[in-house]
Amino acid sequence: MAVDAVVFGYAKTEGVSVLLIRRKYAPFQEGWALPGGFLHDDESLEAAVRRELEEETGIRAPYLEQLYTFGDPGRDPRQRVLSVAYFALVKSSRFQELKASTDAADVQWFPIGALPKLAFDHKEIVSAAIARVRAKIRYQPIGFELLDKTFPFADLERLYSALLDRPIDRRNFAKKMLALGILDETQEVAKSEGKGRPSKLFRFNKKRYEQLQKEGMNFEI
Amino acid sequence: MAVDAVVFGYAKTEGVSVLLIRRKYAPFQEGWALPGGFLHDDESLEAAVRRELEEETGIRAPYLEQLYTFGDPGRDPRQRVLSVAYFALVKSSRFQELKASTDAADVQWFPIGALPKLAFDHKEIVSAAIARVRAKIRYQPIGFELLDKTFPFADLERLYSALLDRPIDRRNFAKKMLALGILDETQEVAKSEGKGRPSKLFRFNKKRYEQLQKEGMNFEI
DNA sequence: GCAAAAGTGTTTACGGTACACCCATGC
DNA sequence: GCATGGGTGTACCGTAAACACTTTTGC
Repeated sequence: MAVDAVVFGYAKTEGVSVLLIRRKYAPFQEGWALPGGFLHDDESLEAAVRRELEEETGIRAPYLEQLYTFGDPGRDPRQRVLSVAYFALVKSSRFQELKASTDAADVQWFPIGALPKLAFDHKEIVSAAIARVRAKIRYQPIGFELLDKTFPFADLERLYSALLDRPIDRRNFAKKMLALGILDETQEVAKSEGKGRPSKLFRFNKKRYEQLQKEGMNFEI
Repeated sequence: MAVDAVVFGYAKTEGVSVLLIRRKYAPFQEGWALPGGFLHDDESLEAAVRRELEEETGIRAPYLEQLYTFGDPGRDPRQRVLSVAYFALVKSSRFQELKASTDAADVQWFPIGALPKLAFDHKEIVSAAIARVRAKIRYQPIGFELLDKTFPFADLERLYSALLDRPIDRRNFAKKMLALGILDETQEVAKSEGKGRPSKLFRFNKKRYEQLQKEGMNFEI
């Protein structure tokens, strides 16, 4: 019984990326694969995912959600293995903190538009994860898990545009998002990185979201 | 490695019900539980669910969808068991075809508002399944899987009302549903069962739905 | 003819969408 | 002062929601 994780990260330049490891051992030695591994006794599924992620990639997964269980006979050439797949969302600020170890020879982010060939049925798992995140970001505020704690509004818009793979009207998007009342404007302003007007920084107010959620508000982009 | 199934059925009088078996053996002997059992070698997860369902309850599951995998250590008192839970939707006409066998001492439908105490963590599984179906019926035409092939419009409305647990405006519902263009009106008319005007019978046009789906229409109630 | 359930349109309000110009900064 | 990216408001249209009376049957 194994767990695998599709870890998503976001950076302004590269867009949405997935974390892959290069396998040290057979089968698929030297091939790219999802981080993951076998479940220990007396360990919950989620704990196993967090452990494997930290062991293989050095990443501490913040947001973690079960995706689907893949169990076709033959999906692992060695023996029958069920894999419970999870997806994780990592904040931009942690995007770079990677270190390969245990059964990973290398760790690397790959933009979702340029994935390499993957071991096992991991291509299918990644596709399912992308579909899930794409659908979910429209009715749950999970996008914030991919940004820093405070972020310029334009980053949020770029993230949605990248994930939904279509242009977004800046004014309508801001209107809608601000009307939800779950963004706090901070006093800070982004230090300008080159050209253009510096942007105000916002923060996602999770408490307020949960409060409004209870009152029947629904997030919908 | 086990599979469990939350089978939903619908009848005008009892509303939405779940199929439970009475366990023949320990643990939880004589307790009510979800139909399910251990995975055979070289059998897909879905095949295992269908096999167990037929063995224990005599029901051939038509619509089947993976729900969630439950794997907390301690959820089965005997040993560590992962359970991949599925939910199934059974047409009204098959509602009555039940026969207990193998490790089931009895099989019975229970309305979702009046469930007995359940073995293992099956209460949690049922809750997750109800939540999923409730959410899903609003944006996918899965309601038809719970009705007969042809059905009076009012039945569809009652089903939605029962699942969403709120009254539905008949005129708006009909307008919206018919506007989708996925219902065919048959020539038949329901034989009146007692009082009231007999109703026209409709049929869900799955082909047309898939066609429209491809063209970007979206089902939304 | 009356009780019970099916069938059917119109009006109003709100939210989605389209759309363009000004502002602050770096160079 | 110009290039670059950030920030902001209005008008229209379409769909969601509210709302009640007529029709067909059994008894």
